[in-house]
Amino acid sequence: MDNSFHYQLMLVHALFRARVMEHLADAGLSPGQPKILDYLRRHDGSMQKEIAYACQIEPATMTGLLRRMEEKGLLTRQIRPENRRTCYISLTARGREKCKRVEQTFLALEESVFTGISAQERTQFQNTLTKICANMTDIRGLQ
Amino acid sequence: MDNSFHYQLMLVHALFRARVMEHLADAGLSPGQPKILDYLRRHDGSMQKEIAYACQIEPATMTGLLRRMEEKGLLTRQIRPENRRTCYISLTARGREKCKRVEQTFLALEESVFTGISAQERTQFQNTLTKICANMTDIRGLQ
DNA sequence: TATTAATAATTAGCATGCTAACAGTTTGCA
DNA sequence: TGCAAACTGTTAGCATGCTAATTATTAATA
Repeated sequence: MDNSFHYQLMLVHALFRARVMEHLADAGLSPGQPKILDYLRRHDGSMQKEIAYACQIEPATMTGLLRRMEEKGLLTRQIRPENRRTCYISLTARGREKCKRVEQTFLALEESVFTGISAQERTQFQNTLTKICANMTDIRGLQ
Repeated sequence: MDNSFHYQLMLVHALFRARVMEHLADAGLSPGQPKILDYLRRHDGSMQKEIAYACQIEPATMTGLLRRMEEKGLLTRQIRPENRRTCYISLTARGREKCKRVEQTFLALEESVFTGISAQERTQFQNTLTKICANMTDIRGLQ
């Protein structure tokens, strides 16, 4: 068993993603969609590039992702006359319904993930994770 | 800023992956290859399905990944007469060279990631992460 | 022994991720 | 004003991820 950070990060990410999709099996969502819905639940009406930055996904990847979600009736893409470059993304009623499912899924899985871990240990873990997030955003071409 | 586990997990994974590829920019490796090399460094001669399980990648995904790595001369895929279903994967000399680069990259990035985090806090973090890995492997279709 | 079941890898088809190159729009400045 | 630069999103082409179905081999069992 390898306890290195990079290996465990890869593992937890793959396992969590799989658990999310199991939990959402009957929701008719593909793997890239829950995170977008989760972001829009908190930031409805965002610009396309804001979602891309917040989720660390390339703008080119967002195009297809949002196109499929628009085709499914989960959201709308809107261009306003003030700035015809920018695309604003809003949830539809159907999209907001799916958001609830996604939120429940994330809440349920987060509880499962921390099973057998005390509140104090969990808080400490999440604090360190927040520091790591900040460190990762800073690192640029070390050495 | 969202401090939920699933959001930070997504973020750290995306950022770490990007940093790995920046660090390996001149190594001629594509994004899926470092983790395979890292596993083979520790488990040379594994069966194909062992790598898939250890890295939590579907066997069907491994096929193409290993084919491209074999074409690049990083490894060999060998079938033995004892069991003609099984495929054994071994690093070539060229593959072992790349492994060194990959190991250096992971070591350097892990240090950067824990910048400003004490040894005690880091140990605690990695212990909790190990517990989380175990929890995630256990969870199967909760609710 | 012959048939069935289980195992290991592959293929096909799709979604999602990337980079590089491009198009359209807006901004800034000569 | 007009041209260059910056900005936003898209397209094309590829790698990587999935599931479902298939092939080939081996094991199990009637």
